[in-house]
Amino acid sequence: MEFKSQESIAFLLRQAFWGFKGVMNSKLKSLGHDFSMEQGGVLIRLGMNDGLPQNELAAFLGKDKTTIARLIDSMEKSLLVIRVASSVDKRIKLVYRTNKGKSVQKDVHSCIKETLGESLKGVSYEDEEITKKVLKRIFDNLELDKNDIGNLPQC
Amino acid sequence: MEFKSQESIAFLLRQAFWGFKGVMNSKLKSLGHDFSMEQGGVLIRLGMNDGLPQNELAAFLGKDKTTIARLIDSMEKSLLVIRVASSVDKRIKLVYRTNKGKSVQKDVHSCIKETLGESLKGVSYEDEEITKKVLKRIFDNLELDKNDIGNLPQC
DNA sequence: AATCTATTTTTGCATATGCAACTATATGTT
DNA sequence: AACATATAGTTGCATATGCAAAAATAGATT
Repeated sequence: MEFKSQESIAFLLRQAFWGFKGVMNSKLKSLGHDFSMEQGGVLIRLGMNDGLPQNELAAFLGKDKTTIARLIDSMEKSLLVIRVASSVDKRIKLVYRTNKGKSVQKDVHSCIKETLGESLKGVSYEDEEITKKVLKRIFDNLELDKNDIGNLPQC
Repeated sequence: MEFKSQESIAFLLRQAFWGFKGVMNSKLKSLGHDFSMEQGGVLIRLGMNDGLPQNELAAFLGKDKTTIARLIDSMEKSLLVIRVASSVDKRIKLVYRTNKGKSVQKDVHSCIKETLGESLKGVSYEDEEITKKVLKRIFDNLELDKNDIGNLPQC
């Protein structure tokens, strides 16, 4: 087999992702925060649109609804967000940032920007754009795949 | 703030990574395997060099030694690998694939190849190479960062 | 030999993740 | 109105992850 997994996009993707997550979490910790990049992602999303149902948070962040439910659980405990049942549809819980949530969201934002800057040192604008395009494409291709999961060709 | 996190490499990286992992795990499951992509990564690495210390597995896979220890625990339980204490240095546990491990490793390999093929549909060779270069660079930049974690500029 | 230091792995604790099954509410059909 | 179906969220269970601290062994210095 001439194919080397450790040189594949899959492997590099994993390395880059975990590297980014690790550095982000260290930075947040060194700023005195006890929450992770993932909770930061929720705050960032709510910063664009406060009061979203868990549903939409899950879709946007590409996570399972279960994952979001538990993420919101811990964020509620640490007073970063609150859940409010929708008056229109009682099934829906709308998630809002607290004042504390709004304030730490700014830290998250700066940390992402800073980590991004460091991680892209020496990468040209063109190469960055191509990489973004390819990553988006990978995600889209795989999403299509998931819905097709019944009739997979044998692998 | 003009910067949009959801269009950043960080966000796309996470989406692409989790997408890949999800599809891989589905495929492995549909082939009747009850282990995940991560355990597959260990098998692939051992396929290149059987009998590695956990130490080196952790370094290669970019994971914490704790993570590897527990990954090997479960893989040993499902009889994919065995641990053998080194005769030279009793601290070291060398990890070997069992025959079962060798056999399922081939499935993992094919699944990676297949998922890669699907995920890169419509991506040119040049763009793929650039993306690989950038991902490698991101990882290297972040690794440097980690060792510097003491004297971080405030973020 | 004794002690200090370094290295490899394990244990305790915490978070994040997702599938399957469940509850509660809403909607649509008869 | 009653029943079937769909949707939003939660709970049970399993895996993966990493930091901090401990245990076990090796090597080095005195």
